[in-house]
Amino acid sequence: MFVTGHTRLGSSADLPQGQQKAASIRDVAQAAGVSYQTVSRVINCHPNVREETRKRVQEAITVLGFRRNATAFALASGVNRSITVLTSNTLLYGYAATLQGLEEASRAAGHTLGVRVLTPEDDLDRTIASAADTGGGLVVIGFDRLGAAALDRVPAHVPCAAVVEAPPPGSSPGLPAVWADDREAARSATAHLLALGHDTVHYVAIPASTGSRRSVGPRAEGRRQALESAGVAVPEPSGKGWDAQAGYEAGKKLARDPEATAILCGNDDLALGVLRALHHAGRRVPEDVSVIGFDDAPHSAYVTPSLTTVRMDFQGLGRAAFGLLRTRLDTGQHAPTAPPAEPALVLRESAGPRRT
Amino acid sequence: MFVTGHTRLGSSADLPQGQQKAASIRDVAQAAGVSYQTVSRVINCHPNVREETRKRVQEAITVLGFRRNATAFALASGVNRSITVLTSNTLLYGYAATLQGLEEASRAAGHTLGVRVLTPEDDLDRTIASAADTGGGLVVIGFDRLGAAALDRVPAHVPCAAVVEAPPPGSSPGLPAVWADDREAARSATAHLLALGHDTVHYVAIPASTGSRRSVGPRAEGRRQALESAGVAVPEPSGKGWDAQAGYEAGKKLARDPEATAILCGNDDLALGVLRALHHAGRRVPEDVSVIGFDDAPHSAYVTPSLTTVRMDFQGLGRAAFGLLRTRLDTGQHAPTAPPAEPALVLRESAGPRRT
DNA sequence: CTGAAAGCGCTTACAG
DNA sequence: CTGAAAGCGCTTACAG
Repeated sequence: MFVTGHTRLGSSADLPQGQQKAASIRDVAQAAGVSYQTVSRVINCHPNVREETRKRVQEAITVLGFRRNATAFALASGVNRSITVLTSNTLLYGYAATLQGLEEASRAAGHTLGVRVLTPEDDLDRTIASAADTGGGLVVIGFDRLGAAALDRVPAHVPCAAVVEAPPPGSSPGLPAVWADDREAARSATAHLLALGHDTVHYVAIPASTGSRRSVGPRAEGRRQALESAGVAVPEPSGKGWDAQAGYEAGKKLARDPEATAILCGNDDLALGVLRALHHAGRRVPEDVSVIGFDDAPHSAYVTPSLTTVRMDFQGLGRAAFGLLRTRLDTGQHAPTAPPAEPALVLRESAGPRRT
Repeated sequence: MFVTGHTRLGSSADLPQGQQKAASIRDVAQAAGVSYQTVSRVINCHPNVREETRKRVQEAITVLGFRRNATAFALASGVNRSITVLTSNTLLYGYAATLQGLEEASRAAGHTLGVRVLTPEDDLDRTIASAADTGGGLVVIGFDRLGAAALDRVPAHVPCAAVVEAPPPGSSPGLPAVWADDREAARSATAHLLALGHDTVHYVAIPASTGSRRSVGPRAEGRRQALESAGVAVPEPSGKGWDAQAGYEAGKKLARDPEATAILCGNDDLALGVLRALHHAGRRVPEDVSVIGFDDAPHSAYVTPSLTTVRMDFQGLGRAAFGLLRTRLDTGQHAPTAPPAEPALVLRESAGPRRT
């Protein structure tokens, strides 16, 4: 029988449990025999403080275990170094890696990072407002419909940056945003498959991030363009989801089509599902069918056959988005954020020359 | 050529760019012709307000687009509904899923969730202090050495809950913590392999979370116990890392040992690496070697062979940890958190009867 | 039901 | 170099 437990861990620091109120700058001032303004000066490293009084105050601070109240500081100074990211997902590789880049960058800059997951049940305006109320600024991950919808509703006056799937249609000014060139990447992956001798390339799509129009997303678009400029047929995309299960469903159908010898997938999870469906159908990869994924998730190099895919620099995207938000927040200049790495096709085992 | 870009997205809300200060409670009061205390009453849904004045205030609020300043509220009321989680990782499945459970629970409870990644370079005391300064409370993920070390340094007076790999040695009171019974799960997985006819079970370990002592972690411990009570040999564990690469390295050595017909892995990523190494060595799974993973990451069901593994309820662990912190924060009672699901062996293709 | 006062813990000018 | 004042935007008693 399995057991799941919980208890209280032993704590090495057996401080007074007295729950006494934390020391304030007035307490420190009294202990040091100065005014509390002077205490404020030393904790803010103000230059005009006599060395001896500084020492005295410093000592009182350590004795009392004083810690400046962050909330009071924020209110009085107007400085709020906290940002919150709005995202519909935290587990899928692209999102998680972007989040990681965001966290890394904000930590390096001394900002605090909050995460708020968006759900279909959310009143987006309300959610955005309450996130904005928190202070510092927002960054929204607009990879999907929900994220993109949130993006559209961010009021112009709240500091916000976005990481999106594709550049906005017009060149309208507005929210600062970052993206990778998914379209070109898909074009390149498709061209690779074509060069391998395949008649055309099927596509198992990730859900579109834009509800409106015929827009199917840059990855689908890139494949289409590559096929069209090669003058070959453009099979209808399939796929209805983000995960391996969705890939499996799409793959089952594709596996029945003997003409389908090359399949590009909207992400690596889908590709895994496709691989699995192909396996179940008795079709070998890459001998019978070639498969290319997208994103280069950590495990993609270790599955068998290892997955040929497009490496995406999500972390870099996250870092860049933070950089954008940061310059929007304070007009001061910082070292410019390094640009994300460009998407790159990673050749592995799952794609090869057409043999049938 | 790939291009990565960034620009400003068009924003539907073309509000006045005037960057004018947000309306305060006094602005609202003036607009409504009441005192600001009254405004405070209506935004706090205080019952004693005449319906008509309430309406008047409400209208002024919407007209001015008033939003209560969260920082000021926190300072004045002493209420701080924000928690921050300390973790050394956000990308590995176990961590990411725990994080997800934490986010979900805190969102449901109306708390804000911050994430601070721990690095080896951190001055843990400093990091903890600054996280604690943020307000609400801490939850630390103690799956690894860094997290466990942080846990040890959390001062007794800061509200904190932990999710850990194993119950603390003594029954010392201290930090509230949650864990799953990894040891029993490993025992069960090992027994399964033994029942399949394997002479013994090798183990590719995840890094230990405790630096001290011979303690190798509950998963390693569970396997050892199962082997010992079966009276079979206990091969030395291998593995030096968390990812597929580490699994691959360990797997390469194990693949050379013809006696190694059953391998338990500390997590699914390691198992993937082992599978890959076995494949490269020409050893079939499960015909020649059986492999069992741990955690049941999302893709484990879709690789080939699909991975027999132990499903862990990390999300439930995260939710439970939040519940613990919450009751520590306010003594008030809430609906008790549902206990996490118990670890469960998931039978798939990678483990089978010994055949050689 | 509503207003005037005091205070949350700090910072920012302003005086000495 | 250091202290007294005013204020950040709100809430919590206290009066009416």
